[in-house]
Amino acid sequence: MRIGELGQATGVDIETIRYYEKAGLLPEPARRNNGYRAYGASHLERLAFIRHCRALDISLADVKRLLEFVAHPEVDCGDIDCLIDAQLARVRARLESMRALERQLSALRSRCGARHSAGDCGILHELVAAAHGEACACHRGVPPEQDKTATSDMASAGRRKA
Amino acid sequence: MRIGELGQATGVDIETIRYYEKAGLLPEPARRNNGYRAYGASHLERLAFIRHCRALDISLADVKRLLEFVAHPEVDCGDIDCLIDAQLARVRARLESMRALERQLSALRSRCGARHSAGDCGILHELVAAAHGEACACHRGVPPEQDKTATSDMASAGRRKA
DNA sequence: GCTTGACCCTGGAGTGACTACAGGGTGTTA
DNA sequence: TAACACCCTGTAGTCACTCCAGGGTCAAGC
Repeated sequence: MRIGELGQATGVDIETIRYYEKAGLLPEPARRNNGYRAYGASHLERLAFIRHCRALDISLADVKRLLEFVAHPEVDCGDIDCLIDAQLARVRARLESMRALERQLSALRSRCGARHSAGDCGILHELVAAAHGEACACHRGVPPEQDKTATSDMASAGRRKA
Repeated sequence: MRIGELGQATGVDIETIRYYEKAGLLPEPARRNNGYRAYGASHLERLAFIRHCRALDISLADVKRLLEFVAHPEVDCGDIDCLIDAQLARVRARLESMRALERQLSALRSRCGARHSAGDCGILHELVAAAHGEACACHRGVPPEQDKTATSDMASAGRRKA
C-alpha cells in the first residue's frame, strides 16, 4: 500500500510516517517504479506498535529499544521492566505536578469574577504580588523563592486606574 | 547588577535570561562600559513575574500578553480571564490524559513480574498484541483503533523462545 | 607584569517529536 | 488537455530552553 493508505489505516499523518522512517523506527519500504513507497503488513503492524507506545508517552528512543526486544526475544527482559518502571515514575511525577498546577490555576481563577479593568483584576494582582515574593493565592503555603523588595512600574501597575 | 547576580537572585539560568531578552519578554538592560548587562530592580521583578507564570505553565506568548496588561491596567480584563480559563482547560485536559496514562502503564507493568526472556515478557506481549488491535491490558475497555489482521515477524516475536 | 579563574559577551547549533511548506513529479478522471 | 489528488525530496519552523565555541573583562595572588 502507498503511504497515504498506511496513514489512513493507522490514523498517522504521512509526514509523521516519513519522519519515523528517517528516525530509523520504520524500516525503509520497497519502492514502486514511480518512486512511491510500497508498504506491507509488517510496516502497518510496526507503525501500530510505535503509535501504541507513543500513546503511552514512551519516547521514540525507548520505542526503538522495545523494537529491539521484539526483534530479539531471547534477551533478558529485565530492561523492559526498567524502561516501563522509569516511564511510570515519570508519568506519576508529572501527574503530581499537574495536580498542583490545577489547584494553583483554580485558586488564581477564583480571584477574578466580573468584568472590569485590568488594573482591578485580582488575577493580575496575584501574579504581580507573586513577583514581589508575597504569598499568592496560587502558591499559598509554598514558601516564596524571592525575598527581594523593589519598587518599579510593575509594583504600581495593579494599582493605577483607567 | 550583572546577569549572574540576577540569575542568582531569581534562580534563573543566565542563558534563559538572555533568551527572554531575545524573545522580547525582558527589556534590553543598560550596559556597562565593558559591555556587561546592567540590571535594575524592575528587571528582577519582571523576571520573577515571568517565572511565576512559567511555573503555572503559561506559555511565553501568553506571559507576553499578561505583561501588556500589567503595562496597560486601564484595559478590560476579560481577556485575562479567558487566558487563565484556557490555561486551566488545557491543564485539566492534560491531567485527565495523564491519569489514564498512569492507569495504562500500571496495568502494563503488572504483566511482568519475575525476570525471564523478552520472548516471555508479558509487557512485550501486550504491546505487540496492541499492535494487532487486540484488547490490551493498558487500553482495556478502550475500543482498539486498528482492525487489521497481519502476519509478520512481529506477530511471532513474542512467541519464539530463546 | 603575569597567571589563574570567575565572570561576561556573541552567534549558532541542538533537543523531541513532529508539522509545514516549496517546488517538483505521477496517476486518474473528465 | 486540464484539473485534481496523491506522491517525492529537502528544508525550515515550532516551543522553551540548553549547550558550546571562541573570544573579552576583571580582581586576586605571586
